[in-house]
Amino acid sequence: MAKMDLRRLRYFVAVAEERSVGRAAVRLRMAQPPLSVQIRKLESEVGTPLFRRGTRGMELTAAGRALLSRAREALALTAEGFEAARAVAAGRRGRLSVGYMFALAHAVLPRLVPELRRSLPKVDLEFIELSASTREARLLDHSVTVALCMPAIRHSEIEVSTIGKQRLMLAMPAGSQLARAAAVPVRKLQGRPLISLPGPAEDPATSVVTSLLRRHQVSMPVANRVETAHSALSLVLAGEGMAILPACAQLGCPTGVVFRPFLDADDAIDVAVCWRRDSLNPLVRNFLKCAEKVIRQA
Amino acid sequence: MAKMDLRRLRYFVAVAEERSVGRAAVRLRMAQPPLSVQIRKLESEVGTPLFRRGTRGMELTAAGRALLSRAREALALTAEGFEAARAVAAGRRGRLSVGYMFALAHAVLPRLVPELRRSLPKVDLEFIELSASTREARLLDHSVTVALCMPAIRHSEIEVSTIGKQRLMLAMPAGSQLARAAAVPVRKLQGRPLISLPGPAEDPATSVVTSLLRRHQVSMPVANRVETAHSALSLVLAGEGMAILPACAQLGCPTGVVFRPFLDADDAIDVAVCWRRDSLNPLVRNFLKCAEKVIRQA
DNA sequence: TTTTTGCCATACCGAACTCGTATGGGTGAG
DNA sequence: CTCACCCATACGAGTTCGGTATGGCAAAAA
Repeated sequence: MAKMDLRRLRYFVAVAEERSVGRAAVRLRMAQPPLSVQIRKLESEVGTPLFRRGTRGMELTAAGRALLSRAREALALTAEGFEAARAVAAGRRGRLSVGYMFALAHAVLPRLVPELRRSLPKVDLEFIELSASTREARLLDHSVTVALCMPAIRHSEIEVSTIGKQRLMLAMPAGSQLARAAAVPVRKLQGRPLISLPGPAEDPATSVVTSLLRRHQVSMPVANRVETAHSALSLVLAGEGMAILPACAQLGCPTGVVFRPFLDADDAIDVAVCWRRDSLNPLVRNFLKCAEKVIRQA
Repeated sequence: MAKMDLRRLRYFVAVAEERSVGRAAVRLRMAQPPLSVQIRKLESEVGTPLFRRGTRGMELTAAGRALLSRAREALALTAEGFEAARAVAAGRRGRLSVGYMFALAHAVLPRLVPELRRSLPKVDLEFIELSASTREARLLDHSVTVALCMPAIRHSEIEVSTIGKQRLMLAMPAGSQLARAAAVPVRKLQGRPLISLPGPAEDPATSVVTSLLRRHQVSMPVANRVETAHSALSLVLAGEGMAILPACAQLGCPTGVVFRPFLDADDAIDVAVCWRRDSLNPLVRNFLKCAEKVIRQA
């Protein structure tokens, strides 16, 4: 009574559709007698005939019809369940929270998002903007699964994959005297106020900038510390000083601010995908593939 | 791979809910090792781990969660399918088209319908009014499953169960002289025009009336032939004549028409449930029970 | 550290189930 | 009347399942 074997249901559906035990047996690649037996067992299990036997085959009874639709659904559901489990395990399905730094929003997301949707259509994507000072915490407390960072996070619990580089450029008001030339010598920055991103000296986000300045023996007083490249650009526009930012930041940059490369330096900052080392979410790997693909073709 | 045994799914759900093979085994009334084996078989069948094994029990993986909800649905669906098949076979579920003659509409339906809905809540009911001349055909061509008739249909393919009787009464205009008395002697009908229901002389619908008149040696000229008691009452109201109708017809009767019993006759007409003899719809039996119950308490 | 405890995994055996082959039986068609 | 068709039954072989006994591992207790 409490058998409810799916095999029986599959047999039942086949017989119902073929309206014949013999034909159903062919379809199921088995002999006719055992199929006949299984159908009768199912009927005794349910407690009522499911077919009317005629000389020309079998025909469903009303009770059989009532069972048929549900049997089909149950079969489809378990098949779907298996497939869903496989898809989740393979990272083709699930939920993925992507954190990103603002500076990358215009440079990467417009190409990355369509690519993700295309290659992982069943994945539920969520995008969260991260600030420089909270990105680690957001990864560690699981509020994002992966983070697009610039530069990479350094943390023992966090794994990093560098997917590209962005050259440092100088951002300044459009009217600035330095903006007249196509490229700026580093030494011309001497003494000018700097809008700086946060973090300790060890933080590579700023240390790339400081090492660039140190190498050219240039010092810039820190006029402001801000959280995001966006804020930095606002302050540049306000005339508070200049900022040294990755090239991609100019894509979201307000009019009135111009970017110039350095004449005598091509320092670059890493763009990286970061995720918890203990994350067993297979989506991370697939996300990485997409991100690399997008960066490569850029 | 193509096993998809429901037993495994049942085991899986139990383990997932108990978060422990041991406890699930207790719930399933089986030993722990075989359950452990079945879970591993399921995992190898799906192709991916469904649980994370800790020292404190088992915990679902994301893939396991994806499977769990569908497994539950599939189990519920097959159980429901079995139950539905049983319900259909027992006549507690399905579709039932009930035909009825107009004269019974007010007398029987208001009590029958609630009773049907109460005792057969999952049955899909449909009510169709039948006219005297088509009721047989509607039964035979399956457009109704059962018919509430008065009198019973006589046909070799149709089975009949008499559930009550209705006394014949005289319907006449309210101002009629015969209406002054509480009861009417049959002989007073002599020569008055009769509004007659259809059918050949053999038709019991009319033969009950003709036999009543013949017994009292009274003859009434047939003024009109109509299809339903409703039409007969309209013509009575219009002064076309009188009608001899079952008592229940007065419930739907327009003001201006009055019913009187006969002083010296208590002829009655059968109320019956009729259905195709070859109908294997078990709902018929349950319908009959309801109908008898309703009539009995009337 | 060592012991104990709790839980899952493996091994093996007896029982149940399923499937295939062979065969019977009932019903229309030729 | 025979043939053809289809479903039902019988029986033996192989597979699978469940129970018992036991191993192994890790966290909690001593």
